[in-house]
Amino acid sequence: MSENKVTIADVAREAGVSKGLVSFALNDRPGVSAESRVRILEIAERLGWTPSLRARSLSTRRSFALGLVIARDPEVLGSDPFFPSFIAGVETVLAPQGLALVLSVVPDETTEMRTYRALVSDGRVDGVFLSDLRHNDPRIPLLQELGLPAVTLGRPDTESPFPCISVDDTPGVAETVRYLVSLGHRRIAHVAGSPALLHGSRRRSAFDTALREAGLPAGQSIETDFSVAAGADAARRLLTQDSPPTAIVFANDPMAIAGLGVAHELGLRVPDDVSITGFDDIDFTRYVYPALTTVRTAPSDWGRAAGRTLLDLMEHGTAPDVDLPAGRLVIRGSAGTPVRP
Amino acid sequence: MSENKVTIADVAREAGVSKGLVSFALNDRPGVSAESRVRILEIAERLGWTPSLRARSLSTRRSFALGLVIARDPEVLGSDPFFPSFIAGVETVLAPQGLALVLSVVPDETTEMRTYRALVSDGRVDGVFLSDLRHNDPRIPLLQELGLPAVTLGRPDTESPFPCISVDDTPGVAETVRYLVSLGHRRIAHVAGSPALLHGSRRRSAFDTALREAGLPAGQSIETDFSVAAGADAARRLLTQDSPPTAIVFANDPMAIAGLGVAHELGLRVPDDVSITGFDDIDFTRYVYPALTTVRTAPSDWGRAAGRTLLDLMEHGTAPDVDLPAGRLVIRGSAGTPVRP
DNA sequence: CTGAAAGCGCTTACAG
DNA sequence: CTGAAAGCGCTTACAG
Repeated sequence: MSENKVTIADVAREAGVSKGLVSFALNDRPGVSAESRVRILEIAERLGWTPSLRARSLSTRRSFALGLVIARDPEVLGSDPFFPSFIAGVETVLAPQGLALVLSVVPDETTEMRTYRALVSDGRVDGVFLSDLRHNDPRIPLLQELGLPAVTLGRPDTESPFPCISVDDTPGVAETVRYLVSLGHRRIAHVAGSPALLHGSRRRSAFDTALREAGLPAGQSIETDFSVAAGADAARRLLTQDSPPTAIVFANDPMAIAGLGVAHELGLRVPDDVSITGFDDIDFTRYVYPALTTVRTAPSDWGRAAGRTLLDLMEHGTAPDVDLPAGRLVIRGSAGTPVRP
Repeated sequence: MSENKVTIADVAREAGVSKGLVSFALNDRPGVSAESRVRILEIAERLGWTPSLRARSLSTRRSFALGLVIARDPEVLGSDPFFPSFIAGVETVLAPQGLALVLSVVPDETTEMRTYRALVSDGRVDGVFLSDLRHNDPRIPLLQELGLPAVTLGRPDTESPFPCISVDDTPGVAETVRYLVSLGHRRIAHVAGSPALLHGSRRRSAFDTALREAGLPAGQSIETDFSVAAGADAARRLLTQDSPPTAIVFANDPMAIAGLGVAHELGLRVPDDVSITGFDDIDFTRYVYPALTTVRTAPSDWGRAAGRTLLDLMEHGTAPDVDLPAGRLVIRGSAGTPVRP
């Protein structure tokens, strides 16, 4: 129990001033003479005083913590390094401010909504990061109703009072498709992410648009839940057809890696028989065989930007949206010229 | 700001009793007549009263939150689904108790130690989960000095006042080696994890022991930091030797998957030319090619057990150690009979 | 069984 | 610029 034994009262007594004045001095507020301020700070330092977060929380009605609630299927969560990187990025901005991150991992949407309510009813957090945006996302009106500041990771498809950090996935998908077309591919399929998630459906429509712009007929798309298992299933379906695609654009890397496995299992050579591309450039991509051609994104940059924006919002009541640079295609060995176009 | 508008004082006024009595009733403490209790609870319910965590925190000196600080390299963190699963397991026991999880991801050990100090000096958490145990782990004496309750994930190699949740990795490694030997392998190598981490060095000595028990000469071991990149490097070194091993036992799955990639890249067939095994049975293992033979562990069980034990400890001041069942070998296609033993 | 009061450790008007 | 006091919303001895 080495928790703050020394309180503001001790400092006040030692300095011969009131607790109020000490508080003012410590919080750098005007109305304290320079010499008093210096003396008070000195005494606080000497006494080893550190503020009681609990007392400050009670009187200021703030919790000095930010929240993140993740409602992904554990399987999808585990195979995708987005959140670890994102969180590491967030922490770089929270830690210096003495703010903590409260994390919830919940199994379903009902629990998720309940969790947000509990978070504000308990006054656990001063703001939250909203990730994995969905169509007509019910969390946005909920948070608005709860009066909880938030920043959304991605641009919502509905009216939103919250600033957003977004990155356009379109250029990365378009670049991927153009690259495949330039290699000679004409039958290109897409293993899409969850259509309920904005980034899932946006990557998909980017794919459709890119094909059209290349003058190709619409390609096959298979919807998944972004999981490795679903990616493998989709790849199997696509590749065991009569006239299989010569290239598959996967909406994320874990599914693409599963696709690589399926191709090998079916005795297909990558990229000779089928080219495979991913999205995100997770660490695995460099070490599978052939190494995965994919689009690089930077989750920790999202984390940093989101953290800064949320702080901004809480401090000033408003904060500008942030557009992160679009991901670029990283060319490796998993895509190449089709042997039988 | 829909935070508790109604306070205990409102309930007391409405019930015509003192705040103290309300508090006693709400906390189910003796010394309140049955009828008073019922009436008070009813009124609280009707008024929509919910306790103020901040006020309770200040007066009880508890934070109603548990902490987890992770000091892994972001790369290793991202490719390993241990923490997502572990955290999901932890949450299943914290959430029903109204406890929150405070998560810190820190870049190095210095920051890590500072983070623990800040956590208790701020009174952020009532206890912590200590993961990735190291040799002579400095966090154990630190937490002891700070008086912070903790549970360790794994059995420390030093005196520890904290209960531990552990699982013996030895049977899994031994089973793996015996299996490989039964297939006819004689030159078996190990790509070990970080020697600084207990589970890294324990898996390694289990490997050494297993070889010895099989009557085989000591095998090659290469130490890594558990990262995918290091796993790939190690595999490359092992497989490009004059007399390469016919089987490689990797200390975790991400490295094994990288090893699979390296083997393919070198033109080696798996398992004909080289057998590969992993550890943990992450989701990817089923979907790479060939599917990975590995040892199944259950991080979410760790999470549940750790959560329960930490609650126990905080409530009773003491809690028994928990031994989780050892992981079993899961046989898939990545290990087989060596073509040239 | 119940009430009145002090206390947790800060912040914040309000006077002067 | 400074002090004295009230308040944040609970819990907890202490009396009765």
